[in-house]
Amino acid sequence: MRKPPQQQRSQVMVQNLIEATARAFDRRGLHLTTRDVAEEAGVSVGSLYQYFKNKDELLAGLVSRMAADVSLVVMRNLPQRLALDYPTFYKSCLLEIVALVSDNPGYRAVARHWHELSTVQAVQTAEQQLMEVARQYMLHHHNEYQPRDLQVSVFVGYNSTVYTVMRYLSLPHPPFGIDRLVNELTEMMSAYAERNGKV
Amino acid sequence: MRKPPQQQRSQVMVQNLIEATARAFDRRGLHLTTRDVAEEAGVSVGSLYQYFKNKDELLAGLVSRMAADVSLVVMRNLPQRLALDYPTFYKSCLLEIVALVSDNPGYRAVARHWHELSTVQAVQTAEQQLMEVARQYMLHHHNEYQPRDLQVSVFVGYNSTVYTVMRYLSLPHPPFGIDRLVNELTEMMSAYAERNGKV
Amino acid sequence: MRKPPQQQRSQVMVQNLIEATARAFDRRGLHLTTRDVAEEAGVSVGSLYQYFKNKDELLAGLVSRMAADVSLVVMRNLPQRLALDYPTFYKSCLLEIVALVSDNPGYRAVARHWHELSTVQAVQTAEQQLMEVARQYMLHHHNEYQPRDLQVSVFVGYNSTVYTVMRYLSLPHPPFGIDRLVNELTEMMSAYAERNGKV
Amino acid sequence: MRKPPQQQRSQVMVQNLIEATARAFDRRGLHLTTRDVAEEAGVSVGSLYQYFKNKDELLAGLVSRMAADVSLVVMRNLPQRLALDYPTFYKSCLLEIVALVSDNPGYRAVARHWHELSTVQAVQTAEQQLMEVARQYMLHHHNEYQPRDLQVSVFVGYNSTVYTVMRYLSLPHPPFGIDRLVNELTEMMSAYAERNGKV
DNA sequence: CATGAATGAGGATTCATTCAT
DNA sequence: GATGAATGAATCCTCATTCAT
Repeated sequence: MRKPPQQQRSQVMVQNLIEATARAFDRRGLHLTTRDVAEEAGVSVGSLYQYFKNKDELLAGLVSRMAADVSLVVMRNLPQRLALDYPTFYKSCLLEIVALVSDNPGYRAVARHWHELSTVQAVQTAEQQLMEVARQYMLHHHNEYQPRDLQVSVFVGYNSTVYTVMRYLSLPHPPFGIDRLVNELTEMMSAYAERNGKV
Repeated sequence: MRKPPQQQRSQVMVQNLIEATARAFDRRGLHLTTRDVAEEAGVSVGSLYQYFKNKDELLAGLVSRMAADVSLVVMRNLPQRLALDYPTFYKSCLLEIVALVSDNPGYRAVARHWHELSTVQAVQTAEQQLMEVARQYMLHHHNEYQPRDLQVSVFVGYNSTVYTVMRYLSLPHPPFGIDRLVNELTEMMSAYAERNGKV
Repeated sequence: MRKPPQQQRSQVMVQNLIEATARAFDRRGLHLTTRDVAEEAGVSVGSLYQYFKNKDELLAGLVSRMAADVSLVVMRNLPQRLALDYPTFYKSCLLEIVALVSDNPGYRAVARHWHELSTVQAVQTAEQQLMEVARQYMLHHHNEYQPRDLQVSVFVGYNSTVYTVMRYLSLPHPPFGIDRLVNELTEMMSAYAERNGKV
Repeated sequence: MRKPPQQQRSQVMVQNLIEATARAFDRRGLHLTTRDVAEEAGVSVGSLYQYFKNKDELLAGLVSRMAADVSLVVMRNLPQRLALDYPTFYKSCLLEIVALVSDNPGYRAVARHWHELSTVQAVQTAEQQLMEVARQYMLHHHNEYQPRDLQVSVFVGYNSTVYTVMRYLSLPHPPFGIDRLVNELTEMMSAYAERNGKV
């Protein structure tokens, strides 16, 4: 067995490059250069192009991975979750996402630039999925909640949650803990849901 | 009075350049070049540097102007507004901001890139001001509303509102009208405010 | 009159850059770089792009100029020339072209690489023109010459002449003078023309 | 005899690589990369460097082979050929060369770039040989033909023939068949030879 | 010997900024 | 002050060549 297991080597390199992209993105923002990424990864620029067609693919790769992970934690045990009452449902989803993003420096960097990346396909796909989950919760609980304008209320709820969290994660020196943020968001969304409740 | 007062000439030029920046920003996004701006303004690149130290100052100028305008519409008649009930107060502020931004292509462009510009000082100042208004409303109505966590609820309310609107303005083909967005945001924020109401 | 006469300045620069391209082409062949050209011209790479859209345009510019000049000397006094007998006609055209190319180092460089440049539009246009002149001579003298296959004989005559001359000009150390080449080419073409003569 | 003789393996590999170079050259022109050649040959780039010092050697190898083949067909039965009358001699040589080149896509590609390759040693050697054959024909028939300027007339004849054919092979859409080209070239050269005939 | 991942020098092109006129 | 030509550092990407496995 002379050849190194090709698949595995590639995976390691791709992973390494995506993490390097995250770190470079964190440090330089959208001004990151291919050289930044290569140096951060400890490889040559040429190697970078062996695994990614161009610079944009690097960022897309990072974002895809994050979007996929976010979708994953929300989709996991979705049937059981849909049975929960709204505050518990919302807070549990939020906590999982927050934990996922907070733990990963690369993901934190992406969060800080979430708005700039909204054109990446993977982000849009993830958004569709998450909004779909919210819609399903509402439909599943149609006896309790009957939003006047489902489409728009899902849009409002999704964006309020995501961008508020992303903004918080962007703060260089957050003046309060993440717990308090999660609690208040849960309060707000619960109040919103209740207002949409049956008379 | 043969030659026009220096001050005024400058003002006109600065104004012209900022509006040109807005138009260029609208067309090219963050890829705008100094040449784009100069052409849009109908002046030479050299002149541009007579009034702005560098490219970033142009964007900062545009953003400052927008932030100032936003502050202005919210601050205007603030005493009277503070007397309104919450839904009316919130919705009137929101409508004014939305109208201001929607009417100006340059401001719309800035809105589309709001997150990327959050490091600009003027944006941070405007944010402080707007959050301060929200805080004042709550304090002024402390008999009706007593948020458990004023600081965080203001943060949540501010960011939910602003980024949801900005996100809407970023949509190339909004699937619903701005009215419905404003209504739902008002619903959400009113429900949130009420939950913080006295027992 | 503050502004320098723009048209004239441009012309000088364009001329300078084309000549620099010729020299660089002469030295580096098709491997010439934009840096080569810029250095040879004594300007920065940036300037180069102010006057030419890209590297190919530089070469195209040089070739166009040469092709235009070649056409010019052949077209000049064409009516009178068409009246000459074939050997005189052919030799006079050839001598003019040879003189034009020999005198100009840049044109000599292009000649050395003529075949590589046959895809440039200007070359094809010039070729069409020159072959058209040959065709016209034959038609004008249809009483004396009636080629069996006009189209092909023009192709053969044109290419034999041009590429033989170009090849001669490519020789680093020509083993004989240009006069002898011109004489032999004239001999060959005259013999060919005569064979196409009336019985 | 367990393992194949070294010599033969090499020969096969070298042959394979040269043919791959020909195919790649045909497809990519002068922009061919080592990767193109390796893929076309079905081997790794590394192997390629086992047999050729660098990329230029590959092209040189291809050109050498072609030059050798061209020499071969002309040299074959040279004594008999020298006895033929000039038109028959010339046309038979030409037809053999045309057939050889037309049948091989790689050779056609080389032909298309003949001028660019004229610095390759093998090309120069082949040219010397071919011109020597022409000279020998003239010397062998010194009773019939006495060129005023043997050296130059051989140069003119050789280059006229070769470059006209090469140029024809470069045409993306030849407006006439190769037969007509061969016929006209034969006409021209025969007329030229006759003019050099005894009085 | 074969492999092909890794290398990094090199090349085309852009664009913020300067400065002579 | 106004101009816009000139500058050249910076950037993305390619590809010949090497070398560890």
